[in-house]
Amino acid sequence: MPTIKDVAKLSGISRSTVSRVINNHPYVNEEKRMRVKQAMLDLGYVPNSSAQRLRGSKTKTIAVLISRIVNPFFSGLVDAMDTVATEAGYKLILCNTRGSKERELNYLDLLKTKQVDGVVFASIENDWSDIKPYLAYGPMVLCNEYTDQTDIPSFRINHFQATIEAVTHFIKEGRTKIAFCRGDETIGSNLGVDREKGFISALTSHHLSFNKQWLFRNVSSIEDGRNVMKKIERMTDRPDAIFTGSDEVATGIIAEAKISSIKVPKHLSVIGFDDQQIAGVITPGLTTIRQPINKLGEQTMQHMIHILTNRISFLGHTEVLTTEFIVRDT
Amino acid sequence: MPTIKDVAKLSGISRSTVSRVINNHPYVNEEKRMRVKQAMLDLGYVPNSSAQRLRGSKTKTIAVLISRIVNPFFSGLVDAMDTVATEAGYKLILCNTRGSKERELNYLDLLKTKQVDGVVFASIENDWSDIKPYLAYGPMVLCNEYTDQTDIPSFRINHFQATIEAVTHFIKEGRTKIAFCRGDETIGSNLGVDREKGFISALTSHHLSFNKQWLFRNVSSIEDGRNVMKKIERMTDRPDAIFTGSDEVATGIIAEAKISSIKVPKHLSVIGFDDQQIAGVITPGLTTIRQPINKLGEQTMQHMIHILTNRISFLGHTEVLTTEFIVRDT
DNA sequence: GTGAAAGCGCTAACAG
DNA sequence: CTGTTAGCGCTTTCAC
Repeated sequence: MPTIKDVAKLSGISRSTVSRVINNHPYVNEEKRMRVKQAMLDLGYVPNSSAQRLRGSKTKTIAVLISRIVNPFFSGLVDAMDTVATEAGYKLILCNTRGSKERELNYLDLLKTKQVDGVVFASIENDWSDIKPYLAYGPMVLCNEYTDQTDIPSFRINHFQATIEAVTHFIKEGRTKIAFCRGDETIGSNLGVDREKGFISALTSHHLSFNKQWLFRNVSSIEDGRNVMKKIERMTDRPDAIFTGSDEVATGIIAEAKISSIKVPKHLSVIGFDDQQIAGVITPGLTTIRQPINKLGEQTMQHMIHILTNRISFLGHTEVLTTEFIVRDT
Repeated sequence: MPTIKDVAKLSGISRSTVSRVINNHPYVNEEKRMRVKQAMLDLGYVPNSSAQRLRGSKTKTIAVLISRIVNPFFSGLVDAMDTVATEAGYKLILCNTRGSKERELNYLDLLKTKQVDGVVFASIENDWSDIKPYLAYGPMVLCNEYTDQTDIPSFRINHFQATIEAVTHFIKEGRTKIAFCRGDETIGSNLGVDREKGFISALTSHHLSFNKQWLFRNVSSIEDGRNVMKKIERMTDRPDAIFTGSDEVATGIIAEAKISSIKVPKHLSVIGFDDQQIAGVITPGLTTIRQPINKLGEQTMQHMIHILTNRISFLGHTEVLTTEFIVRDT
């Protein structure tokens, strides 16, 4: 591997000037610049990024924390982030925490050891007080998740409002026995809490009460949805509508309903969350809340890059994007 | 940020010994080891990875090239690879080439500039002759894709055989007018070529000929599938079966069929590829070829890590995993 | 404009 | 077992 020294030797020009050429420094004689470039080409020289990092301590790399990439919500988010990052010359390190606090902390060490310039949280596992100390090592931005324990930048939708809208839709359709699914309990985040608040709020304002039996915890996959449906089938007092919290869960419920006596939407009305591709292709078509996934990912990454480019130590910012209620058949 | 020097000073022990402690070197006095560890804790010391890289030149990072992470086939693959990589202490850089040769080459530069220890190709855009030179900078492994221009390690299924199986199934069901979809044309890969060969081979051995009108090129998304269906609807001589090459395309065809006069499977039989989750939840259930995505990803990454761990400069290996034909309703 | 020289933080001989 | 020392490849003052 040729080094800057070899280029200097071959071109007969000092290392410092070669370095200037590499970094597009303005004050370099045009003729020498050419000679250096030619030497680099002849040798197949590429600057060693570890050395550059050691000197300058910027990595042009960003860590993106998600719970799991197979979840289409996250892969959509990552895809959008990647587009913006690549455009700006940044690379992404994929951090699948898989719901583990420990793994999340390990990934945060990337910031500490200067392997990434910043961290984007699209999912969050630890309590904010455990994450906060890492802010000393570099910037962080929240996407989708949020917490009121800090004013760290965050890009998200209003989960409280979106849930009210969905539940109100059920009520307007004449449903009164409404079930509710929530995902994994996460300490550091308000997302689940807000949805639950919205749910209760919508019920209350229509003088409906909530049957605790119809609360399903820790459901997030298609398989989980199938299991929810099996449980409902066994109930004597069954709900007539269900807020699923994700299109995957809704899909599982609908798929299971096909081999069950409970029919969707006749006996059970279903609302998903996200408006994934699957919502539009299953039968019956899934009514759902569309999140602007692309915008969410893009704006988050733009903000992170803005912070990094301008070396801003802290820039609070909260962006609440709007959702769209998509009515289909369920 | 504290450095190794600070730790040495605080503990009153030399830098080399501190370094030995960091690297779990065997011959260090237990008492000193403790003193060093305490000092590291007190200072909140973490080794600067850029410096470590510059010295040792290993990054514990692997680049994974895919065309796009939103494609569930790729996110499944990446998920499996990530599990193995994390286990072995490696990180993954996500490289969405989005079908661009240029971007692929840019990602390969990560190997040249020593930002990654190796590269896994799960999709491939450039001709092998353009990729080959990069082998000088580090190991590469192929997953799913393959080429006969080299004996680089590759983990894949037999696309030729799988396609024959699918087409033979159609023929046994009495279908004779069989259409064929292929994805993006990629120069460096045999995958598409082998499927096409398998298709022709199956037809020929049953004395069927192939109508060129029923060949669809560059189809890979749900949307593409819908368009294929629209085209079929306009034909006067319509196929009665279609090999789609992906569950996404098949899903698009089935969704579009619901608002069309052509019914699946009555008028048109459909076979997907991969056996994604979606195949089991749409109606009618999609008949498809199951690829062992997890195994594919895991074995590929295991092999890469094996090469890296043992500093093997070259280790050819071809693993052909078996597929499973899943018969549902279409 | 350009070169010499001083490190960035770490590891790995090499003596002791 | 442990400390001294010499760089890894690059950038950046600071003189000229």
